[in-house]
Amino acid sequence: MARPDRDLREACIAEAMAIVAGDGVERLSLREVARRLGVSHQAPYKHFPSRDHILAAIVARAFAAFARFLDRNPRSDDADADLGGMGLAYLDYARAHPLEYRLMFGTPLPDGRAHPEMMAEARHAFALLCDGLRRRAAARGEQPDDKAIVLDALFIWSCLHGLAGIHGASLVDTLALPPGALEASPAHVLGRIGDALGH
Amino acid sequence: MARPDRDLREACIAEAMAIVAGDGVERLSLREVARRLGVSHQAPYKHFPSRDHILAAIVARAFAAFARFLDRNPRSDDADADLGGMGLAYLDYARAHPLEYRLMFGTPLPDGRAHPEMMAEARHAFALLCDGLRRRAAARGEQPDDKAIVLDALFIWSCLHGLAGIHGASLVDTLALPPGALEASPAHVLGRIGDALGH
DNA sequence: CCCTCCAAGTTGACAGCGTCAACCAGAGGG
DNA sequence: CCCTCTGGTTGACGCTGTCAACTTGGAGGG
Repeated sequence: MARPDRDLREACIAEAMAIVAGDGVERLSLREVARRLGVSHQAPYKHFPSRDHILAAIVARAFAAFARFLDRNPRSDDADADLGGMGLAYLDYARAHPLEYRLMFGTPLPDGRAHPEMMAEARHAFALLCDGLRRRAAARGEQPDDKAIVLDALFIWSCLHGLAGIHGASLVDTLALPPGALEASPAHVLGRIGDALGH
Repeated sequence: MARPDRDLREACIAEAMAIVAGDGVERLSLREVARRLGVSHQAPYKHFPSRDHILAAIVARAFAAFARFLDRNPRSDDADADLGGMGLAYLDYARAHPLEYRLMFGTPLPDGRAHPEMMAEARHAFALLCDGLRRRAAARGEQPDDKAIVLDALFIWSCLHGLAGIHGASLVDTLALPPGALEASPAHVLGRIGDALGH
C-alpha cells in the first residue's frame, strides 16, 4: 500500500473538527467522517482504535486553540488589565466558538489517563490563568502560595465557565431574563470578579 | 382499554429518571425504559411523541427537585446567611446528584418553547436565588432595580454553576490541582462571592 | 345485547450508528 | 520470488429512534 497522497489520520481529525464546529459534537460519527472523506466506513478505525480516540484528539486540538486565544493579547505592564483581557478572551472564545466550547466543557470526555495529550492541553489553558494571577500578585508585592493562586484561579474559572455556559446554552431562554441583562452580564461578572479580588 | 393498574406514563418517567440517576443521560433510551417496564419497545411512544418529550419531562422533574433542595433551609432573619446556605445547597446538590445535575445543565435541552413546564421549573430555581438577593438588599436598606438583582444572581449562579461543573466533570483530574485545593474550593468561592457583594 | 370507535398496546421493519471480523492489494525486505 | 505488514474495503451484528400496520379491550350509544 503506497504512502497515501494525504495523511488520512490528520484528514479525519480535520473533518471531525469541522463537523463539531458546524453541527456540534452530537453529530460527530465516524461514518460521517468517512463519508466526507470518500473512504469506507471502517477506514478511520485504522488510525483510531475507537470513537473515543478521535474525540480525544479533537478535544486536545480544541484546548490548544482555546489556550492560544486566551494568550492572544501581548503582555503589558498592567497585570490587572492583562487578567481582565484574558477573562474577556475567555468569554469571546465561548461566544465565537460555542460548539467547540461545548466540546471541551460540556461533554463527558474520554478517560484522561488514556489520553495524556488531551490532558496536557487542558492544563495549559488553566495554567495561563494561574500565571496571570501570579503576575498580578507580584505586581502588588504579594507572594501567595501555590494553593491560594489555584483557588483564585478556580474562582475565576468557575465564574467565566459558568457564565459562558449560561450564554451558550438554552438556559438563556429558560431564565427569561429582563431586557439588557444578558448583554450586560459579561461586564458585570468581570466587574464582580474584580470586586472580589480587590482592585 | 381498561384503566391500567399503573400509569405507564408516570412509570416511564420514573424509570427514565432512575436510568439517568444511575448511569447518566447518555444511557437513556426509550427501548431500555420499555424493557425495564416489561412492555414493547414502542409502548412509551403512546405517551411521549419522541425521546425529546420524555427528556423534557424528566428535566422538569429534576429542576423541581433541585429547587426544593435549594429551598430546604428555613428562612432566618439573616439574609446573608440564607444566601450562603443556598449557595452551599447548590453545591451539595451537584455533588450528591452529579448525573441529575448534568442532565439539567450539561445536556442540550429540548426546545423550551415546546416544553413550557420544563422552562417554568428551571425559572423557579433561578427565582429563588433572585429572591434571596432581594431579601438581602432589603435587610441592608437598599432598593436595587430588577436588572441589578438579576445581574448579581447571574454572577452567583455563574460561580456556582461553574464550580459545580468543575467538581462534577473529569476536569478535576485534568487540571492536576494541588492537594487540598479541590476540597477548599467551595468555601473559597463562596467567600469570594461574599467579597464581591460586600459583606 | 350488539356494534362502533378509540386508546393503548404489540409486532415488524427501516436506517443510522459503533464495532467486530475477514479479506485484499501493494510496498518493502529477505 | 515469497512473505509480512500496513492501510484500506466489505459484510455482518447489535443497538438505537422512529415509522407503520395490526390487535385487543373497554366505553359508550343505540
